[in-house]
Amino acid sequence: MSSPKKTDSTTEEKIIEAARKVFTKKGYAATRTRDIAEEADINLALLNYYFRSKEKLFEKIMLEKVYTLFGAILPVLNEEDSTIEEKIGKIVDRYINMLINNPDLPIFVLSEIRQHAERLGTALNIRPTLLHSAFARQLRERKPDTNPLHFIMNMLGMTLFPFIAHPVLKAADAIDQDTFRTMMEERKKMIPLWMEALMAS
Amino acid sequence: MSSPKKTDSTTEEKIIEAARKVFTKKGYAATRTRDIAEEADINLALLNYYFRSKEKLFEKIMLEKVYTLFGAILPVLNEEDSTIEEKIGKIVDRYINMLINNPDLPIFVLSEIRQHAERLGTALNIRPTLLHSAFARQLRERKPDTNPLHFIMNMLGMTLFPFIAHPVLKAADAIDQDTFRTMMEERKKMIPLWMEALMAS
DNA sequence: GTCTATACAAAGATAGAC
DNA sequence: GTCTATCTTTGTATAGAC
Repeated sequence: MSSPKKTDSTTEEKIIEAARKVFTKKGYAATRTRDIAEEADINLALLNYYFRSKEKLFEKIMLEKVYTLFGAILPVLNEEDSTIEEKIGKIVDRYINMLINNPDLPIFVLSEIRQHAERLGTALNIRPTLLHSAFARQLRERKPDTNPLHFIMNMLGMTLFPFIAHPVLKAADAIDQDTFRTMMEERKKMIPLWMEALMAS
Repeated sequence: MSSPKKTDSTTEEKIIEAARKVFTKKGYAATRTRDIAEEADINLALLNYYFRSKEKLFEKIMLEKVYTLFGAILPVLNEEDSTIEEKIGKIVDRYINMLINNPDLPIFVLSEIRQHAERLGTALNIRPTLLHSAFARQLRERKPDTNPLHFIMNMLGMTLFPFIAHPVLKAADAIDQDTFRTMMEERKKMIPLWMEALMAS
């Protein structure tokens, strides 16, 4: 903002970008700060100059990723002026688009959060949204005898699980990149229809 | 079999049992051999005496876990003499029962398999089963225009995803143990019904 | 088979020059 | 801000006594 010296990719940003890549791919424990330094093409000492420690750098990335993962759904669940169908469409579409570009995200967040649960703590308070969101209310109005959490689990399971299972399928040579991509494009259209079938049942 | 010296929990078995626990909880990279030795209540040197290295021990556990995870589904998919509905019922029931006792299993296998894909390689050949199993054939007969893989993803997503998401919900204090357990018991009954709704749609 | 002591390597972090 | 060199800790693995 003030100094003309700042360019698009400052050293700090280069490190963060490298950390994003390495941490999400290998996880916290398997990542060496030397990996990050090499990926960022900077000296290892600089990493500790800008961020105090591996831990601090990780927290920055992790928080960002958690917000990315939940940011795709929480605001939509709270929308007051859209229908159930519109919310489902938005969530599925956003998630699949985002995950095609960040396929490691769910498995990274969901597996790292166990180990570092304390540090993130109540950074995100999900509970009120899950049970008292506009989406939950609308579902209860439509089907009073149904638990909204089941419905949300079904929607997220159908949407996220393929990305979580993908590495296994790939390792077993059971699916190639193009087929997977095509399949996820199909699911963008199908999941909303399937969710309607579930609501109608 | 031969020697009366062998008891139920030999040193070797104590190490394996400890390794199961620590590896599945913390993952390969975050696990220290000292953790395992301590958990097994044995001397650290013994770990290297029985198994040559951390790596070798891990491979043993990992292979076992992979078989456990896939063993709950692959044989059922290949059954020739049961209906689609019976297969769904069996798979959902087996998985949920097993995962209530091994909640860390899916996230462990699915996240570790990326890092160690090569070593497992084609240990399991999933592809033929996914696409040419009795289950896939039956599905195609029932709904010729449907891709069986979508259907399987939906079933597994609904069944496994809650266990994968659980640590996050717990960390965010969004669900307690009893509620989760009750919810999964409900899903044992509901998922088969939901899958029928999807087939009918 | 089991232990103690220790070697050896890897990885995080810092000191100090420029 | 950036580098080289180095300290320190941690963690895997082994040697050798019992």
